[in-house]
Amino acid sequence: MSTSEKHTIILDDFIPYRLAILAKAVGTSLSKTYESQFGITNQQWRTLFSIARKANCSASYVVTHAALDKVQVSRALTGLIDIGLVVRKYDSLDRRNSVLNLTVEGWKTYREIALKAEKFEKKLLESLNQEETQILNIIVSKLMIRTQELEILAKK
Amino acid sequence: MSTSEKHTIILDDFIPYRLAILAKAVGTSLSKTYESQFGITNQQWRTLFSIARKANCSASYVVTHAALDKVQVSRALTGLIDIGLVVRKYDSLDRRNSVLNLTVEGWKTYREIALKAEKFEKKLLESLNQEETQILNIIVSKLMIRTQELEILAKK
DNA sequence: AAATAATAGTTTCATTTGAAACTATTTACA
DNA sequence: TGTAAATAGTTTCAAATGAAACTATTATTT
Repeated sequence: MSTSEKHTIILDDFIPYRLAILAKAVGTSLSKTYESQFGITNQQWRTLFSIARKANCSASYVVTHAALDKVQVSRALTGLIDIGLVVRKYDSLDRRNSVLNLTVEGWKTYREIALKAEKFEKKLLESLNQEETQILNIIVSKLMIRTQELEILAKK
Repeated sequence: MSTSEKHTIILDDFIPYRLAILAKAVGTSLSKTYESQFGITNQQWRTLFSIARKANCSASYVVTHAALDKVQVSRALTGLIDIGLVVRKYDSLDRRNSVLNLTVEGWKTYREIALKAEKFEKKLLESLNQEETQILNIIVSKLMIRTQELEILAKK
């Protein structure tokens, strides 16, 4: 057995690697459709979409809904408020909780980005047939759950 | 139509977002199986696997094969050479090209990590049936190609 | 042969990131 | 009621990142 045959893993066939490469490529491609035009980062984009989904939400809601940590959300909000897309108030009953909403300009930007994002997703999925798209969603869900299970097992 | 119904995209259903979340979760989970034990980063891990795949390769080979940029590979190599897992020589015919190989210790570490990585992948894919695993690979390939196509289209 | 361009890889520097420490407020309980 | 613990969010600081500038070597052109 020669040295070059010792390997057991071929990177190109290794699912975690394939997923990382794909997600990065897709994400980079998508971000090009809004970053330059709107001057918005991926984190701001996710934050914007979370607030659009649930008016009067708090930063904590964004944290769980947009899969960002609280530092990322804090910074994303600072930026979005600076450029006038989001307004922040504070809950009068519990002043620790912020109350977030999109401004008129925020809704406008949101709709424009949402439109671009939808188009992008549509174009991306044109490469798959209906069955494949369906199975993709099932697989992603299953793998998400499985990853969480493995995390829990590893901790024990 | 109320304000909260204006959205067209639900983040949790948006494929690029789902892929990003999944890839990050899987990657984080996997990295826990080797980072602490071997003190190796994701980039070093990929570099190690690339060299294992092709003895006497150059840094450029690693760049294309491991989907890293040249700065990342340069730094990964510095680290791997420091801890004695890789040896670097230079091609006598073209002294710009490095000639990379794993040391005995490098092969040992590689095999240990490869074993863990394989086990991890196996456990992850236990959540899918054979058909789903097969389709997943097809889908990932198709989406990779499609993303590249969209990139090219966008540039025009 | 000298000048120019190209290639391989490294270093620098400014930005991004995230863990940990921090502030502010509210809740629990002694 | 006052003290400790918990929660929401921000700031700090050290490490990771990546674009651009750089070094070293080889190839190409004039």
